[in-house]
Amino acid sequence: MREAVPIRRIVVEARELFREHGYEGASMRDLADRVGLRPQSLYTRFPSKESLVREVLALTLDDVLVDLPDPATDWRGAWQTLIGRIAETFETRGRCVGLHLAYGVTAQTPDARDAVRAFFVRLRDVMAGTLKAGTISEPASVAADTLAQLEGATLWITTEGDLEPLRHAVERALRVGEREGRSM
Amino acid sequence: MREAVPIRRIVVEARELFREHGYEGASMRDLADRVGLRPQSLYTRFPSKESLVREVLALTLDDVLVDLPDPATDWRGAWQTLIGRIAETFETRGRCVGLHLAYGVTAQTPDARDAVRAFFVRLRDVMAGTLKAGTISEPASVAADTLAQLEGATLWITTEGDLEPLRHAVERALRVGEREGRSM
DNA sequence: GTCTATACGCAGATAGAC
DNA sequence: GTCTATCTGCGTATAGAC
Repeated sequence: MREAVPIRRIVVEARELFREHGYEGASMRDLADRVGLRPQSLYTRFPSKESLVREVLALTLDDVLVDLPDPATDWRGAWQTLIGRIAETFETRGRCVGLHLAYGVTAQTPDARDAVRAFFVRLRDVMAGTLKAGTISEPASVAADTLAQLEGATLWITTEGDLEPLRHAVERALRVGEREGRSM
Repeated sequence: MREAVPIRRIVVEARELFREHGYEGASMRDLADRVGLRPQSLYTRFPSKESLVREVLALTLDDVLVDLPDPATDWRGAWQTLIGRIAETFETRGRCVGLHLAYGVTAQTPDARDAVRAFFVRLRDVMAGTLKAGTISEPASVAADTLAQLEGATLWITTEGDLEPLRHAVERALRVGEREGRSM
């Protein structure tokens, strides 16, 4: 009898594979190798490769939102934490799982597509709620723009290893509401 | 005897496949179907799937740079043309081939990876040269940031069909140098 | 929950006829 | 330049023993 592999471990490794290789490029064989199982054994835990997308994004959302300062009492602390966590992952991993999956899922994987959509909408909404608590104008729009700028900066990390655009995006994000009348 | 398929036609279709499905998700069979050939026939024109990446990006760079106004005499016209062409493609197609390929190529496809790197560096350098002609400060940095912001905005087109973040990115880009002391 | 065994199709790529 | 035929390996996924 082998030791059962923790389900979280599988999801974490799946995330690394999706981030690096995308939806199509990630294989159940590679995932099995990483966690020390046979490919077939993964199917007792997850009905399909597609179903892993939802799990991976749920875990990721959790990582970003856990123990967030309460925006109602400390909106700027919450905002800085959000931006900081997102940027830190991008710096460390060089890219964003969510973006790779967003580009990788198609009409052939509708469940995965829904999961990706829900992930980004949720993240944007949390960001927007935080800005709203800080009485920033057009919070939803600013949240979407901010996320887009952070994501876009990963282009330069991936291709050139250049972290500067990401740092600039973070600086702009943290200056939000500096003088209402837009600095972005 | 069949009519020979123009090579440009193949590259254009390959670009659509790479844009939509990424490097791994695009198959030579699908490409063959699109241009009305047997998969094997593609190999008389291109030595491998990987080699298509360079062709696709060369064509794309050409599309962006053809007949560009001379930055030396009309830097703002050149800048507006560059931003306009990039944004128009993103609006029409919903996403960027270059970004999908940037995320999709790995150490297993070194030639493709080099091609992607060269593509973005070249594009950034042309943008930077344009800004330099307009005596914008830190042209290379602003060019990289601008490209990142346009690319990042495709996240919302892909996931939600929302064009607003792209339009905001374009507005910011066109305001470059408005009052030197940074508006971005 | 993991394993062995296996199904079946699609992937990229090559050989050689026309 | 395109075709038919074919190779070989990997992809997701299932059946059933332990």
